[in-house]
Parts: sequence; C-alpha cells; structure tokens
Amino acid sequence: MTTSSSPARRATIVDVARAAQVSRQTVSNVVNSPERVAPSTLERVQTEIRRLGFQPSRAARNLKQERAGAWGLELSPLGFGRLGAILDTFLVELTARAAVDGSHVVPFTATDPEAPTDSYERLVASRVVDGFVLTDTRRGDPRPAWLDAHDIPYAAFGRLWDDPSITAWVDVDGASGIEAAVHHLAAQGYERIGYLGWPEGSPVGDDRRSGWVRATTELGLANPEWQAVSPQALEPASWAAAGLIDALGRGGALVCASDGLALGAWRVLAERGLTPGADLGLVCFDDTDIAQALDLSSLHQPLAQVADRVLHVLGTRSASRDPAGGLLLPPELVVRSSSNPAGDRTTPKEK
Amino acid sequence: MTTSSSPARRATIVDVARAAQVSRQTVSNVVNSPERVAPSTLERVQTEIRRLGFQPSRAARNLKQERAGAWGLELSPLGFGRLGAILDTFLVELTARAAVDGSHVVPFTATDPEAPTDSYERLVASRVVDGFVLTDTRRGDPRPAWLDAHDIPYAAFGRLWDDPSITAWVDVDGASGIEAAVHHLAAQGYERIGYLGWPEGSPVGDDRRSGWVRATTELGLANPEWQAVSPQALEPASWAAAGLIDALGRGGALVCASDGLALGAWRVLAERGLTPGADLGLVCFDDTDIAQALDLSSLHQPLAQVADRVLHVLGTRSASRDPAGGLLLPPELVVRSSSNPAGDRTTPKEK
DNA sequence: TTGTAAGCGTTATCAT
DNA sequence: ATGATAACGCTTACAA
Repeated sequence: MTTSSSPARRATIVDVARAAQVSRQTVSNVVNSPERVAPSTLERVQTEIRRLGFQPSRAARNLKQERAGAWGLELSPLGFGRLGAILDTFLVELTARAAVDGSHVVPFTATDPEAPTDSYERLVASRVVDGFVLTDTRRGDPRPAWLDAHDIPYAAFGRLWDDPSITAWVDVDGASGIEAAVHHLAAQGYERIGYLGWPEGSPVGDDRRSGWVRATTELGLANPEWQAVSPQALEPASWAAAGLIDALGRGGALVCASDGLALGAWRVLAERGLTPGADLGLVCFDDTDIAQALDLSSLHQPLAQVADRVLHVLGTRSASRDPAGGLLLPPELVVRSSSNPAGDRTTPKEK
Repeated sequence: MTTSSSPARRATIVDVARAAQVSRQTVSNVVNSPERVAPSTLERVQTEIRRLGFQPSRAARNLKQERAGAWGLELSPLGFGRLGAILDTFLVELTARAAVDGSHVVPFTATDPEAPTDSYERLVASRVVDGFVLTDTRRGDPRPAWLDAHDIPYAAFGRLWDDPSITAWVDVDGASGIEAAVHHLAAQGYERIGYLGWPEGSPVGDDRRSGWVRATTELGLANPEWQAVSPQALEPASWAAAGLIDALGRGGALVCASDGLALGAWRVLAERGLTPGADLGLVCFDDTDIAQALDLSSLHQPLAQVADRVLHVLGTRSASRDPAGGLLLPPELVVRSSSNPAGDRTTPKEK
C-alpha cells in the first residue's frame, strides 16, 4: 500500500481495445472464442492483454452471465477443527479443482442454528454462489429438501440418507474399506480381528461396522464379543479399547472406525508397553495427520476424487435425482507399521 | 433441482420498485440510506423486499462500487492438514467475522510454486478479491513486498520478519506464552523445567524458545542441558523427548513448542508407565485437538481475536506501514491434568 | 472477421 | 423525499 491511498486501477477491456486498435468486442472474442478471430489480430490483442495485465472483471462477467462462478461450502463446527477431521483437506482439494474452470469456493458459517438454511438463502439471494457443496450430511438433514424446493443446485460429500431418490452425492465406501482392512489383517496372519466403532445409530458408523461383520463372517472369524463402541473422545475410546485388547490378546488385531478412536487404542498399547503391529494389529479410518504421526495403517479417503466428482455433479446441470448419480468411492488402505506383525519400529527406551 | 432446468429467477431491485410503486432509486435508498426515505414509503418498500425475498446482487453492486467485498486466503499445504495445524480454525473464525460486514473469504491454492504471487495476481486482476490475508509468513517471503509494490491491501497472521517497517500483521506472542507456561509450572512446584523445541533457524521456533530462556533465567532455573530440538515429526520428537525426560527426572517438567512435539513426549511417558502431570509436567503450544484429547495443558492461540484484528487492519485502508500496526496478542494458558502434580487422571489398566 | 447496440442490476449524482 | 440519468465492465445477438 506504500503511500497512495487507493489501489491501482486495473486495465479494462476498453483499455486493451484502444491499445490494440480494435473494438472491445474483438477483445472479448480473443478471450472467449479465439477461433473466431484472425490470427494476426489475435496475436496483436493477446500481446496487449499480456502487456496491460488484463483480466476480465468477475463482477461484470457475473452480472452479464447471471451466474456467480462460485460454490458455497458451510464450515460447520462439526466438521472442522475436531479430532480426526478431514474437511480441511477436502476444502483444499475442492478449492484446487474448482480453480481449474475458474470457479471459486466460498466458505461460510451458519448464523442461526435454529434456521440452518438462512445462510444458504442469503448467499443465493445475493447471487454470491450458484449452488452448494454439502458436507456433514445426516439423517433428518433439512438442507437437501430445502435446496430442492428452491431449485438450487447442490452436491453432497456424504450420502443423503433420507431420500434414496436424491442422488446428488459422492461418498466413500466405508463398509468395503473396513472389509478390505479385515482381509488385509487376516492376510498378515492376525487371527482375532476386533472392531472399535461408534455407538449404533449413526449412518456412517453403522455402514463401517457392517463391513467388519461381513468380512469376519466371510472369513469364519466372526465373534460378536470382539466388538466395542465408544463416542469420538479419547477417554471412552481408551476404556473401550482396553476391554477389546484384553479380549483379543497378543496376536489379535483391531479395526477402528476412525483415527480418533484409534488414538485411544494406541494410547492403551503405549501404556502397556505393547507395540502396534508386533503385538496387536491396528488399522483405522480417515488417514489423518494422527495416523501418519503414529504410523498407523489407515484407510485413506480419496478426497481429491471426491472433490472432482462433487464438482462434476454440480457442473452437469442435470437434476439432483439423476438415476446415474450416487457415487461410492473405495478408500485406499495405506499400510504402515501398525499392521505389520514383524513390526520393526523402535522406540526410545529408558537409560 | 427437481424437474425445472434453470434455477428460479430471483427478485431484482426493479421488481421491488414496481411492486412498491416507487422508482428503483428509492428502493436502493431504502436498503442503503433508509434515513433519507419517508417512513411510510420505507415501510411499504421494506414489506415488498421481504415478500419478494429481495437481496441486492453482489455482482451488480461490486461492479458499480468497484470492489469485491472479499479477501483472498491462500490454503498452503504448509498450513493445512498437518499435525497440529490451526489454520482450519483460523479460517472458520475469519469467515465468521468477515460475514459481519457482508464480506467473504475466498480460499485459493497456489498453482505454480515457482511463481508464488501468480495466484494473487490473477485474483486481484479479475477483481475477485480486494486484498489478502497472509498466513505462514516466513523469512524471505516474497509476498509482502510484491503486494506493497502493486498497491494491494493485505494483512498477515504472523509477523513479517523481513521488514520491520511493514506493520500490517497480527501475531500471537509465543515468547510471552512460553514464559507464562514456565511460571505456571514453577508455581505448581515443578523444579526442573526443560524445553523441547524446533531446530534453531525458524523465527517462530526461536521466538518461543526465547520465552523459555527468559523465564528460567528469571527464576534462577536456567540450565542449557534441559533443552532439546526436533523437527515436527513423532519419531525424532520421541527420541529428543526421551533424552530430556531422562535428564529432568520425576518431578521435572517439559514445555513443548507445539502439540506435535508434545505427542512425542507423551508417548515416551506412556511407554514408561509415567503419568503426565503426576510424574512429569507437560505444557504445549497451540491447543489443538491433540492437546484436548490427551488432556495436555496448552497455550491456546486467540484465533477469533486474530481474525478480528486482521480484518480490522484490512478494513482501515491505512498504509501497511502504519506505525501503530503490528499487534502481538498473548496466548491463553489452558490448564489441564498434564501440569497438575497431583494428577488424578485414571487410565485403563490391564485386567 | 469485425463492429454496433443493448442490457445484466446496482448506485452516485444531480434534478425536481 | 423522490426520481431521472448515467455509468460500472462485460458478453450476446445481430449487423456490416
């Protein structure tokens, strides 16, 4: 900002037109349909565009085209800043992908918890966004129906559990991911494979658990006693994990519904002087920084792909009930030392 | 989206004008300078505004006012999705505060690491943002100088280390925070207070360490041997912490430059059957979900305040060299069981 | 291939 | 207190 009091004036389409000795329409064509411009003119104009650093004003373009070129994303306290949150990574991916076709992501926070759609209403009414990316979808979520009723485009990261006919979503296949984890652990030689999940009732949690049930049944390893539940907090997770670890014993393995729960299990192992992998197999979900830091095998959500497909759904202005919609992507199992029975990870010992 | 193929047409200022039998200028006045409108007209127009759900189009307003009403925020891989990252929380706070005066935050990612200012250039050139919020400032950061040279408003979360005359920043006072932590530990009765920090050379790390040096000197507890360094990764942090814990012994305490480093120390304690707090005091920095999960005392960064002040700096279109600028906010020490010598936290024991 | 005209929705200025 | 006019910068349709 140095000394001048107002920001530098930026070149407009007229400046370029004047400099290149053409009409402003021609400049517009150079930018938007270069193939309709004679090569010589094209180059002359492009040179001036570069020289002047011209970029079309988004405001003017938006006004004319009656679209914002932006998608709203609610930053819910549920999804951000919590243990094992992955939404920050999703935001990064979404932002990067949106930029490819010149769109933007506009984050916003809910203002009134009583009226969850108010912020959505304001943003479309003022044409700041063309539509929304939903996250943290839940049963009884009022947003999809409201958006549908108001004819507002949207796509969700997470299944829309209420209405199977709405297919404007992309999600990660938790069940098949957990299944893969169980098979991986079995292949590594772990014989008793338990599951630490969230209390029944959450769609995501129930889905993940079903993968464990399916895989252990398939392998003839099913045992309902090797299951425990805990909310997403360290203390209860530790207690639940402790019980499971007792039941499974050395040589057993534990699949956790989240990295946060796995932290509880890891803590118990650490306190008992047990090494993840060597003494007890451990695989978790989400592959957050925690899993990476603790070197835990984890199911990595393909967030870049999710972002890509979410934007695709938004881009194709087909109905939210497109029967081809509803995409389930498999997570990728990242194998680390915690599921390696020959675990060779060393830890500092007392002097 | 149901069946119709285009989104619903939103009411414009003309619709309201027609419905309320006034000119569109009067509607504009009702919205922007209600005091200049006769009470009866005011009410009539406001009723129509509500009835039609009218909101001024941002694109039109932006075009007319030649400002975007938005601030750009680069999502750097450095700041997001890493262990102990707090930028996601900062983004939430920034977004919420910006909304108060109708502004938005537009996140973006760098496209070319070789040309770090390219994305900035594009965003201002197309008038998507009026300026920027900088994070992850570092020595030799090319952005402040570039923004200054191009007369683009900005404010940084984090000191601008290169040029003390640039004061468009807000930061958290790491040194005084650590100092407070040391005093707190001393007051709790811990006698030997060590420090686990990052290798010398990072301005943030050096700043934090200086707080430890200052406080321990002041208290007559200085001992250069009670210091160790490690990069922000679990394995090296554990090794460094192990050495320190040996040197400090029971009844000592450890201040860590970050929650990530503290995780390493916590792990060592766990493996040795020691309880944070009761056996060894532990205080860390950032108060991320990890500190909360492990019940570690931690220095909480006042991100809401930082966001508030950053927007204030951007709002007042004073120069970036305003001598009144450069605000250092104290972090708040959140005391948990890890700095309580009478530590009463129970952990699940083996059956 | 290039240029002309109109309009997107708003607000600042000036007149009534 | 209210309204007419012009302008912000761009694109779409149409005319040359």
